[in-house]
Amino acid sequence: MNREETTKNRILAAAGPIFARRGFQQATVREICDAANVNLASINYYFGDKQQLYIDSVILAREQRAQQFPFPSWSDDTLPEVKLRTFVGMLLKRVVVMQTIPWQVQLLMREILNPTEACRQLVEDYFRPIFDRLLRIVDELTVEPLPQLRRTQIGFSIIGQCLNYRFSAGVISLMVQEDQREECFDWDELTNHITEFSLAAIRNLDAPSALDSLPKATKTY
Amino acid sequence: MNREETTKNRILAAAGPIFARRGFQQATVREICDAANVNLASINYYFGDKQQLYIDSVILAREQRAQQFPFPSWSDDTLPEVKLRTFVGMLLKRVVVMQTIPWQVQLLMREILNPTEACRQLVEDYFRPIFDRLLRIVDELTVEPLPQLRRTQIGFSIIGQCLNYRFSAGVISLMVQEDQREECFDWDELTNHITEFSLAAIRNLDAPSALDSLPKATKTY
DNA sequence: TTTTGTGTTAAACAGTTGTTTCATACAGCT
DNA sequence: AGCTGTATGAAACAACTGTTTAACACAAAA
Repeated sequence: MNREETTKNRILAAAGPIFARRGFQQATVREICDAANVNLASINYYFGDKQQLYIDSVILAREQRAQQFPFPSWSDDTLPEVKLRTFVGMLLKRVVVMQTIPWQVQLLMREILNPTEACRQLVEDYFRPIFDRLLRIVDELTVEPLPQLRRTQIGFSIIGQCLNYRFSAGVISLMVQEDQREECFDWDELTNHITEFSLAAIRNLDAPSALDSLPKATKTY
Repeated sequence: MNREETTKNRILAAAGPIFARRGFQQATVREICDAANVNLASINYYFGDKQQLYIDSVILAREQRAQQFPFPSWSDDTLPEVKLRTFVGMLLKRVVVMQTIPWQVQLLMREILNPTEACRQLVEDYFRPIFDRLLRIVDELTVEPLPQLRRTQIGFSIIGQCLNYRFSAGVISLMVQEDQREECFDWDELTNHITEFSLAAIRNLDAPSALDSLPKATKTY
């Protein structure tokens, strides 16, 4: 038998996208078996039960994802502004760009929004390196070293702008008019805006604000 | 009969938290009826079907939530900077509450992440007025009228920074060190940072950027 | 009193779910 | 050939789902 086209592999290949799209409970074993063109009993025969198939699917997604989309290596004289744009563009490409979200990302996102025990390892192995990389770019963009908290906050501000287009994608689609929907999710437009917005913010965070001259009582609402 | 303790109200009171905790599909009518101490047929009697009960629950959640943190009415001479801070602070208060997330927020977040039939109405009645209000503040902060797209993008940048602390709350908690966790989710700190970050960005979006002097090829990565 | 309308109840219904059963096919072996 | 272990197939199973039914309770109206 073709070692790559075993029944077990066909099930795994079919299960990942379906779990990603529908979630664990909503995905049915019949749906998966239909998609994999295997008998209904095969899942229980090879994986014991549905939950073990789900666990194996998450593991597979993480493995496949780990060896994709390596960050580019920049030359020493690359401007931090360019690095930030590259980072934002990469993040948006991985996470947002609408039509084609890899099922691996979908499945991992599911685990993140409903964190389980597996999520801790996911953060350490996958998200922290990315976030640290962003913070180092932020460091390059600022003249003086930032306080730890502010540094982190800036990082989340940038990440938040990107992720929002995925988390709130449904609402955003309903919010913008039909003819603006396409350019609203356009990768180039998004990358450009979020980069410019964040650069402008970082460059001027230390500049005197109109709020600074106001009494404290007004500021704290 | 006690007008406040009708069967219909008992169902609504029980359904909200259960839908919020388990989602639409996972929540069962039997579970809700048990919690409300009503007969199994009552949901269909009063609401027609399960989905209508869900829609009514979302509407109730939205009403209760908006009532809890109403928008302030500003005097004519209020600085737009102050208005933005108030807006951000209110949004964070409505959405980012660490320890115990109210079931109303849970339910609304579910609708954002996984829009159902209830979402369209939610957007029109709830999100759009809030978003328009934010955009009008942005207008006050800019001297020249903004292009439609950029105006919308700025709005989503601000909203995104706020919502990220809810959507990625689990990941953020794992990401920051134990001793920084509290101040990371501190309402005052968050309001301050996001307001300052956004103000700095808006004020300088039109200023010349380091990226503008770069060749297009470099910019588009 | 009889009738009518409104709630409530227990039971049944029809459909879907994950899982199990048992017969069968088939390759590799003695 | 006969035997054995692996793999597949169709059907059945048991539990659970949302929904419907029909009987019943009881107050207000006729």
